[in-house]
Amino acid sequence: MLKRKNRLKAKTAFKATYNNKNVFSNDLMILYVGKLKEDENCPTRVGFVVSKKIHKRAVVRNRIKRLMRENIRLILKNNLCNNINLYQSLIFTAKNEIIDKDLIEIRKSILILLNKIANKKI
RNA sequence: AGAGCCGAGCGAGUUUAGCGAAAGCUUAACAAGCGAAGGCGAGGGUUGUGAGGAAAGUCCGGACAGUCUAAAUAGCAGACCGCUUGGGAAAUCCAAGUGCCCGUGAGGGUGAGGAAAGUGCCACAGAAAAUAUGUUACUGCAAGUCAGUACAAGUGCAACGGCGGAGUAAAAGCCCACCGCCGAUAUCGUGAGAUAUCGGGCAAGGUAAACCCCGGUUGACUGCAAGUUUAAAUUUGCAAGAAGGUGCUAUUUCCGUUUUGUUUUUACAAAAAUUGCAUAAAAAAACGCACAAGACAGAUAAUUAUCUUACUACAGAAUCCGGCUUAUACCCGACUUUCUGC
RNA sequence: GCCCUUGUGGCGCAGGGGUAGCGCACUCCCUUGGUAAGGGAGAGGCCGUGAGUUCAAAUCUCAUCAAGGGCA
Repeated sequence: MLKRKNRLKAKTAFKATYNNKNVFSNDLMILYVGKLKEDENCPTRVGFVVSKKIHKRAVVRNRIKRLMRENIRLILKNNLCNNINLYQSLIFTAKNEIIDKDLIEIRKSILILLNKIANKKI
């Protein structure tokens, strides 16, 4: 689980991130990106969405969320990707294909998405 | 070898870095600042603790909260229930039994009051589908729109008992045995009922998960997104604006029937606090909410090696309890029964 | 979380115990120089699934699955 300060919680923050219209996707998930940070010390907030349409059972949805969170936690801790620190907020929305994927596959997918942000900026 | 039934379990501890909430400790952190407030700012250790048998479905019953401005008694209406006894706050609940159905059996299932209170329905087929009937028939002679009969055939889910005998012109519970049915009595049982004996001569088609009747229980509705408190804000329009008030009726109580002026009172005149509905905009926090889970983008997860049946099913608490139903892998422990072999 | 509604031909809907229907769409034929419109004929359904009541169930009862809606 992420630390409290890294969680995206407020409803308005979610709306703001969606309205920024900076969207990337691949096979497993969709990534919504918020605005650039003005202050470096401000923590990046990350939200996760797993719709009920993806799977009926709460157990499966919870597991997907937990795997995604664990990945982000490891990335933040080990500084695997610098892009993640540039933005105020990120939202990961799961797709159908993410069911039954393990930790490492999801990590790869997340890193690919984060690199896409970098490419676009240049 | 197969089957039935009952009960228990849903891993253990280890490495690394983590999460929720609680109580201590610590830190400049009870800071400045922001905010109506909660709080954000705002961290670091320690201690013990952190999903299920169904947490699910939301099918019942409660607790709790609000609305119907209160409450009791009787009746009506409505809703629910429907074999017996016991348990239980109650329940479409549980246990033990009775009858019926299924199974070789252990055992399982069961919405199981009333069809002689009334009404409705019973397609097609069939003569006839309900106060039974006479289509094809059978027998007799006086040969007829005659008399006797309802055995046999046929239709159908269902046709005023079944099967066998005796009997007759041909026949029929007309008579007889057995079975079924109905009634009475006796015995056993708290009871649902069971058994036996006697009698009747056979009446009473099915359907009440059709209306209904009978008996019993019961204020109704809405549901924690109920609701309470605090703070800020509060558009426009309509109606009511003072008399009645439980779903209805009756009776008894209870609550209420404003303020000001004139006035002994009655009465008259004036005022609008307030309430309801619709619409627009905006929605913050706490309580409800948890004495060993407990939030509000919502905690149980990842990883290393090992033991074990166990990296394997169904599956994730959201106000809380009692049940039911449905989904389920694997393992352990009882008991019972059937078949085969010795 | 709590409370509701609906499942019938490809699509939209009727039917509320007795042979499953309507409109549009589809196929074939007629009409036309050709197309549309029009006319005629036809195909397509175990009524979401599983039990029960009944002689008989799309219909009544129970369970279950799916889709949709509402509630501060």
